Amino acid sequence: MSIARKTPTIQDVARFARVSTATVSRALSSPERVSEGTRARISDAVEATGYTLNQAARSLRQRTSKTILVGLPDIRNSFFSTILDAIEREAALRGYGVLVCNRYSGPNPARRLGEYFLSHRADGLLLLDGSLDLEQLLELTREPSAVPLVVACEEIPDASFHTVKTDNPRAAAHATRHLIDQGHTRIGHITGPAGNVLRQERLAGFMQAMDEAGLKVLPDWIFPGNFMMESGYAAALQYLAMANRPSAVFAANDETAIGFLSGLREQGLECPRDISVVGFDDLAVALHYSPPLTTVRQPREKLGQLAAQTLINILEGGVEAKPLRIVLTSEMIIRSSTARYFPPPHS
Amino acid sequence: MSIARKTPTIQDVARFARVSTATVSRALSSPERVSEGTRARISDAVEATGYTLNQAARSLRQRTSKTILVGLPDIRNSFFSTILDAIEREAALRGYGVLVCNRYSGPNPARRLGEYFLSHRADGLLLLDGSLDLEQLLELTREPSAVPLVVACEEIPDASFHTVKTDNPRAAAHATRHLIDQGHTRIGHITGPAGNVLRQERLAGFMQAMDEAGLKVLPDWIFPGNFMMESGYAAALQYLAMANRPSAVFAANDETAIGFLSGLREQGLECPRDISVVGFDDLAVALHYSPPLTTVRQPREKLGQLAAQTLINILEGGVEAKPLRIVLTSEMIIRSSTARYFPPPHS
DNA sequence: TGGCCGCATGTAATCGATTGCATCGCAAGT
DNA sequence: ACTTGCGATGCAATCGATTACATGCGGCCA
Repeated sequence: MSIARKTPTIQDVARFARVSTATVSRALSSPERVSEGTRARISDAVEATGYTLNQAARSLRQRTSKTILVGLPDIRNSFFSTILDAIEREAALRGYGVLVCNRYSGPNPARRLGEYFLSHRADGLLLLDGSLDLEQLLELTREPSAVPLVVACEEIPDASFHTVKTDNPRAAAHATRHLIDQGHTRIGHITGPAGNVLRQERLAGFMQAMDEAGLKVLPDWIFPGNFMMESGYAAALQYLAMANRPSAVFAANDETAIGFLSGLREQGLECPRDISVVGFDDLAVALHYSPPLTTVRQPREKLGQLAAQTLINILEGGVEAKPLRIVLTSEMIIRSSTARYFPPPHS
Repeated sequence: MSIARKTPTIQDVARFARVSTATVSRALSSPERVSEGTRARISDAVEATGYTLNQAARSLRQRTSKTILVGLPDIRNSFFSTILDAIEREAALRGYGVLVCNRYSGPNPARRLGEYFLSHRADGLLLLDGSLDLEQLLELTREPSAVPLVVACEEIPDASFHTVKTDNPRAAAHATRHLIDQGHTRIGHITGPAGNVLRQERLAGFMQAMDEAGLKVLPDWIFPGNFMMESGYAAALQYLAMANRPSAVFAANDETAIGFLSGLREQGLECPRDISVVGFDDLAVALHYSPPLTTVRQPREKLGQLAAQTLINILEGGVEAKPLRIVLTSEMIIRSSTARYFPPPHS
């Protein structure tokens, strides 16, 4: 029955309020430029017609889409999705939409991201990891796309991007020292994926702490991982096959730690009786795992919120003179997956 | 140094190829309408100028944004984020962008979603849960927003929406029967959040299976949950305080199951020795939990992919005559959190 | 009284792509 | 040879909002 009306335009509002579209536009975007009387008439007209802005038209004219693009390596990982949650909330608050681009793979990932800007679909990019290489990132920020960019989670050394991150090397060192303090001397590490900045930072923190304590790290004790449970599980198999096993392992994130523990348990090893394990991230499941995981809590919500704020500030306030570097501090959460080391009775 | 060139427009391409913009537009969107020679010249010109379409301009003219909106209740939950992952992949393949709207709360959530359409930012809506009530949903599909809608995960009975979902009642009944088959007779259930369709369906399946087996369900044995770990943990406390405890529990999802098990373990109860637990979803962690969780695997990737395909087909092919109902079947995954029931030696 | 200023508002160009209609040229049909 | 038809292309309107510039009006000052 209902006639399929088109959505009302600014013309309809103007006609209803008996003013020009220019005045309507002004009344909506800078009310102080319009006299009180007309302002009221226009606001009535908006009400009456049920007007909403056509964002496409505005975008075309203003070259602004009120949308940010979030690039993530893997949205299924709850570490990232929690950050995305915070970003979305903050963006919505400031009137921005959030486009997601997950696992930008293919021949030229930066190109895929860049196209969002060339086609004017997004105003700025929030990148949640550094799996793009520096070259590609730089290309993004150059003409013609010239993407306003904030990199979260990771920092690219010497590069001129705004970054919001946590202090990974320090936190990794802290986690490692926690194991050392408990008497462990043979400590291994399951790394993040190759080519990832986080991998470097956490590994570096680990190595530094070991070094400072005067402890050796055998090459065997560095297990390759990729932040996913399966890789932790694979590390467990490797671990079990070793002759001279570490008595503790610092995993680059909670998921890896969980996979690792699960692999060990299958073969009858128990944590923390037989081995101590520290994770990283403090996912929700860390608290509820068996054993509850000792881990490093990253302020993920804060991180996402700050990253979004930073990006939107840049978009609205123009270009910052020099790249901002915001570093949040993580917090060590000690639970039951780590315990004091007691040397086995020697034969 | 570099001059801040504007991004090239279709005018630039036209000038370069010495044709009109109309021809360029046609060459790009329906090449067969343009002669081979000019087509080649234009494609060279595109190459040379580095042209990319201005999506805002196209949106304005065509009243189409090539963007879909995904509404989710909680993106942090890896159940949803996995589906979103699949959606995003499928959408990208078909040239669509994905806007996310997480936890649409506030006074009028449907309004917030609807505004994306009124402002022409999205062409269609993919709703990943049914926490909106029917009234609000109906309002969305009416003029003036008239949103093409596909509801995933949940089905609203008697309503005329396209839906893609899994067979929850059946899967829930299946999970329950698995416990019954193992000799359990006193079986409890931790529900989903109030007002959620999934809660109803899984509860219904559970009740039906119990009923068919001639088993009673005490009111105490239905624990209120909300799909989050904390609620499972809370259920554990409730469970522990009970006199006549069930010997098995079917949790409405894996997260709840995990929280529940973690609460029990704190008090020294062990699974599956003291209790059998079945989850739902088969999250990655289910396999790596201790004990590995018996659960119901929902084809999440498939679900996301189908939902996205369905929506995009509708967007591109016009309106379907009658609402599509796609029901995927889930699969029971039996691991170690369930075991044969042995009655305790009676005193 | 005349000139000037500034506020409120209108007029019309503009953003970039699409598309209905017009035009042109060439080939085929009678 | 003249018309008809069709394929290829151009012209110009259009989508809806913004905004530079123009206009008109009232008040203020000299």
